Amino acid sequence: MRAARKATEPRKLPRQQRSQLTVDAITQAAAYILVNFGWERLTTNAVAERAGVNISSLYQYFPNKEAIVAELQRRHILQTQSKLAQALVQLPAQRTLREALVLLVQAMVDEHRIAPAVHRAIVDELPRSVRCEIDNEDRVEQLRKALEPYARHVPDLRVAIRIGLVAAHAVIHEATSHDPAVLERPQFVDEVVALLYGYLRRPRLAAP
Amino acid sequence: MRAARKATEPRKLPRQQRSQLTVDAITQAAAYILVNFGWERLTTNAVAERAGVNISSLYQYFPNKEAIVAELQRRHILQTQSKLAQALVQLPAQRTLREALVLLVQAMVDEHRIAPAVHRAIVDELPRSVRCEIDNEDRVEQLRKALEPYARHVPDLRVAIRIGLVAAHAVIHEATSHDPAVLERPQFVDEVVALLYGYLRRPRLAAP
Amino acid sequence: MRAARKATEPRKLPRQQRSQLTVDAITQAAAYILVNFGWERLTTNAVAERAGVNISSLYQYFPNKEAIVAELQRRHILQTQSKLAQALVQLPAQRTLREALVLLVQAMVDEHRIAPAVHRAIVDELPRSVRCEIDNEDRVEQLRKALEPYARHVPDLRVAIRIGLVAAHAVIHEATSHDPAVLERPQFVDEVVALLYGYLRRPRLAAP
Amino acid sequence: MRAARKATEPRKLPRQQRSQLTVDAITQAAAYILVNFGWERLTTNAVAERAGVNISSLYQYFPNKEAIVAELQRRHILQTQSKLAQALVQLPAQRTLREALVLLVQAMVDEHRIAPAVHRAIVDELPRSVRCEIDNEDRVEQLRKALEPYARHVPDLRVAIRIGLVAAHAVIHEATSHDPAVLERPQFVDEVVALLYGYLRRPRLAAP
DNA sequence: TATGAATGAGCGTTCATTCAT
DNA sequence: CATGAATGAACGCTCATTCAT
Repeated sequence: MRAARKATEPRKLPRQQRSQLTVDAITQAAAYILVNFGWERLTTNAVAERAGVNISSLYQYFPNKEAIVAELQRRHILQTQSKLAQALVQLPAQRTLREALVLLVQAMVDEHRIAPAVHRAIVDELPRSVRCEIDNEDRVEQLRKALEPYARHVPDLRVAIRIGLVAAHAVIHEATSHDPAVLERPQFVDEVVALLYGYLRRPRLAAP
Repeated sequence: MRAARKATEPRKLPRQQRSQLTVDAITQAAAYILVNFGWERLTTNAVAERAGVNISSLYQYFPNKEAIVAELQRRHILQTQSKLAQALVQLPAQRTLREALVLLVQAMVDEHRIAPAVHRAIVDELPRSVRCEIDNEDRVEQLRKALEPYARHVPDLRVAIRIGLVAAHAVIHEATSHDPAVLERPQFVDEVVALLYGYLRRPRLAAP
Repeated sequence: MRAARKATEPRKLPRQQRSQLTVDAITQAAAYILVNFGWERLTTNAVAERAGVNISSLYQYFPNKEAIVAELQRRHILQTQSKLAQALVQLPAQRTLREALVLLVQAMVDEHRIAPAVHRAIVDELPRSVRCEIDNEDRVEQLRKALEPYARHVPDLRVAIRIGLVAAHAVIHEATSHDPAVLERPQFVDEVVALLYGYLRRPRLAAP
Repeated sequence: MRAARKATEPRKLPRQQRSQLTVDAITQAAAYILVNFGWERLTTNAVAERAGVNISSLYQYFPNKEAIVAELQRRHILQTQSKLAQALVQLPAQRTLREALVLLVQAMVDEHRIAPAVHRAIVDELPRSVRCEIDNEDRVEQLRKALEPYARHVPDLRVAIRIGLVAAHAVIHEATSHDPAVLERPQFVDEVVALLYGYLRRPRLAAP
């Protein structure tokens, strides 16, 4: 029933350097407008104008409006993903659950410090139909393996990890949106860690 | 820099039963379109057509498009709020933290079972500029008072409650969006309770 | 090619006193809106609202929007006409051309002092298609008779009177629009009289 | 209290010949509709349709409806102004007041012969809020200097010139509207000259 | 390849007027 | 009669996208 998602493959890859600049200008212009004026005012004409390129040039590199924000999201993800991936690699080397969680949470927070405004705009402004959801299952599996030794009394760890990720992300994202300065404070990381720590190393349920 | 929020006061109240039906038809049509096609395709013409009323009738009761979804949200909140309010009243009577949390989480889950699709649409589809954010501070304060006795080693309980609410809501909302059936399973409530329980009754931080 | 002028006969005569009040309220509301917001914003709904009557009541007394302003103009003309008519009666009694002209011009000026804003609105705001043009020919004939003795070297007095009326009216109207206070100054009347006096009692054209 | 005047700057200038044609077609279509159907029926859709261009093309060059008639007036004034300017230059060379006035009045009449229908439409149909008023003060000053030698018994020449201009314009305009053929007759110019001549070279006021 | 010009489809909104109670 | 409710027809304007140099 929902409108079919549009094809968002870039129309052609920019080969020459000049073209690369054009594409950059377009995505940056789109980011600017999205952040400052929202999705509703992100029109292709406005993007082209702000980017200083002709509207027809824009359509030479992007088949439609959605493709522009798809590219924007792709770039944003590329920029941010690495933090968490790096942390995942270092994870097995940690000695305690708490250390592991600190590493993870810090990575997630760092992610959000890169371009908080763009991040917020992507999450809050884009309608679902154009938002790229990241497939998390690989990560979930990696985390499950790494955290298994520490998890106690957790009936289904995979589920718990998904829940933990959602919760942690929501808290960090909320902070980013409302008061990005909070991300800099170490207590903030501590709180998120506390949330996850208690959840994974949970006490045995008292018998009824 | 963002566009100013539009006035969303209803233009005039329906007095006769006939017009009450009209207004109902409009909000329901809006809900239907929002749920099934998203904000982008929620046009006043489409709403009027689906509601089976003339576009001008729509504008007799709503000054603009935003006002329609404002009303929709108002009605949804009205339907929804009571669950949690009720739970808050019963809260002090609970004997243990776990009991208290079960009560709370169950209420939040129940909230989401009322009209999960509408709820999802409101949260996920509406651009921030038209979304009614609920002021939570009263609730936060109530919760703080009720949960104070149980909270251990929590440096700032008010902050912790805000974080807990965000986390719980995100988890429940995510479940609602992706698989509403999950809300029916008691294990789901248990998991969310576990998340909050461990967070509030957290172990003392080990000395470094 | 122009749109046919609409019928503007009042739909039914208000018999009862209450109805008379309704009609008054409507014309006054129309005048208010016309003066303060212009013809473009003179909508029947706005008139009804300002008049405090139901839109359907309005349509019981007026067949359409044009009829309202027609009535407004009729009333305005009724109020103002008398001044000039009175002057025309007194005209033959004047001894000199100048005295006659002073009488006339003063009457025209007085006309404009009655409701200058309404007058301006009627003349400046109403599109030609709804403006009631007054038929002047009777007046022209009366004036011709009265002024004949004084007119010298005027090839066609009837034409001259028409021209004089147009000129005098334009000057007075311009003053009314831009600076109504000017109407109060006796020098203003003198100037208009001078304009007409020189025109009617013109010197013989020098032979070529 | 009145609605603010809208911005009427053209949105972008046509660079290629093709678009120059488009803009011309638009203004001409607007003139046609204004002349034949009036301001009320001058809708942007109608203009675009008559011009044979897409409504969006219209909006590429004009930000709104008002801007179209602003351009129309600008063009009309450009076409028209020169006549009087030319006359003003030749004015000091005239030997007599009558010669000077003939020159002036003839120029004003010529002005009205250029596009009498458009002229009438602009003056009579446009609501005040979209009409470009020409600033006359420069002209008034020029005329004052040129006519000073001839003016007798005129208490305030500047005022007299303003009054004379208003009167002459009204008479010529009235003729243009009701019977443009009149403009061709030399007697018409003579009459208007007579009006002004007697006013400026007025006899001394008889002592009372 | 890049640019200026063009456009179909549609959106939010208003208004004069009529219907039904 | 008076009122609340309803409505068809349009209007001003925008936007994603394509055409033509």
